[in-house]
Amino acid sequence: MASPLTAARVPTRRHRAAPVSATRFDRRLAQIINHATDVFCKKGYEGASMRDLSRASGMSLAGLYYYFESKERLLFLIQKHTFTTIVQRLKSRLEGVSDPEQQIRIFILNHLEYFLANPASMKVLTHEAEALKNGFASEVAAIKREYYRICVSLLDELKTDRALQFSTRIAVLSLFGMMNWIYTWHNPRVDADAEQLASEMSDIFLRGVMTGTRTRNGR
Amino acid sequence: MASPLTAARVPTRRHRAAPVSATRFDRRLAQIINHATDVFCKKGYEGASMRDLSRASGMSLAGLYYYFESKERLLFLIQKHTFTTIVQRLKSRLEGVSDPEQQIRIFILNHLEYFLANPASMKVLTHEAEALKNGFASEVAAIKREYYRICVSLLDELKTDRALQFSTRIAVLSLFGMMNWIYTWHNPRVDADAEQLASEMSDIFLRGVMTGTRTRNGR
DNA sequence: ACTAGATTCGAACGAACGTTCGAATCAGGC
DNA sequence: GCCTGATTCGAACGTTCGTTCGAATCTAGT
Repeated sequence: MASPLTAARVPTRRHRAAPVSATRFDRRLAQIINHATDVFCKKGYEGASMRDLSRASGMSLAGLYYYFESKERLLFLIQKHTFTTIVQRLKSRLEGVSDPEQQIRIFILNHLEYFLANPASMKVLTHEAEALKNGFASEVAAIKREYYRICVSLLDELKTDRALQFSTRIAVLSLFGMMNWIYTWHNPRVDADAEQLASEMSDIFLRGVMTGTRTRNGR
Repeated sequence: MASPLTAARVPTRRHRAAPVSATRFDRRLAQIINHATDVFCKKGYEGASMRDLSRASGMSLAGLYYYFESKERLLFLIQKHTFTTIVQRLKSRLEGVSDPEQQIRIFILNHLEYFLANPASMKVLTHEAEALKNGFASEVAAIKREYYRICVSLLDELKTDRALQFSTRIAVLSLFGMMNWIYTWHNPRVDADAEQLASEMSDIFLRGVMTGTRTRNGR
């Protein structure tokens, strides 16, 4: 639970990982995960073969299985690490901010900054959301639910604070749609950077949600 | 080009389709396409096997190849038919409406109505957008570009009409994100119908895009 | 009832899939 | 320099993949 990369494999039942080699193991696994993320991004989870991953990471097909026990678990490691990181960063950024509008702007900025800094990871996270099964799926779903609920609570705060009227569920899911859809169109050579994009999307979303139905206490 | 389902196969080079059997052929192909859409929706394009499609449509594996020459072409037929239909309906609905705000509301309503009436088709269209290659891909991309440009022109009209200031590109793509993301969360037993959803999303989007920077001619 | 083309199918093709196994190689503490 | 466990690999496993082929079966016009 501490480091999302450990526990990838309890390096076989016979021998436990010496503390020195555990570092080495984790560093190598992280490299493999990075290469695998690119491949999953390019070809999709189902479309990417273990042989593709082998080629991309420069390790033999059999060698990969020393680091993770199945292709599905590799995808799980990618998604869990990505999602955990983005939630972590969000929480630390939200600390000390109390204005709900500012909090939502931070939420959007955090999401888009991470998205554009790690486009492959985020595409694999959003586009392959249904690829995992059973235990793997539910563990990622739990993180997603936490992330979703943070956004809901920020919006609910805004709603009561400014006496607004809108469906929180639809607003939150519309916002996620705006942000996550980015992976289908963003071109770093053409489009603005995260800060600019976050500002424009925040404007559209916040105006959209705050205008019109204000009844008291408006700014 | 007339009917998107014809030309699925020029029923072999040896014999041309008699006009009577052409109808039969098309009807059967349409059934297969419907079943295949459900399977692609549930398991993804890469994850669905021809044997899955055979089972779902009640036709033998070999029998399917009488109706289309490859799995990829089948996906192409689904995407082309879906996209063509939605563009067609949009155009007919836009006729005679000249107010840009009303036009955008119609655009959103048309999109969401078709989305919720044909969720499997629309999920296959949006989620498998990168699955096709070369010729297949570019033909669908052409329809997508037309659809995109219609939305751009509506927004540009609104922008000059009301002297607004925003990035059309980001606004359009944010709108598509809001709308297309629906396939990841909409639950017909919980969520509102298309009309209600379209109304709420239109409110968020239009307020978001119209508020604040209005300099003259405001309503 | 016969026929010719439209439609369907069982069986098989070679290729690619995810995964496993045992042996070879490596690295670090003695 | 040796030994032990950590790491890597070639080769192969059985399964499933998309597609093909020729024969069988339907269907409709005569």
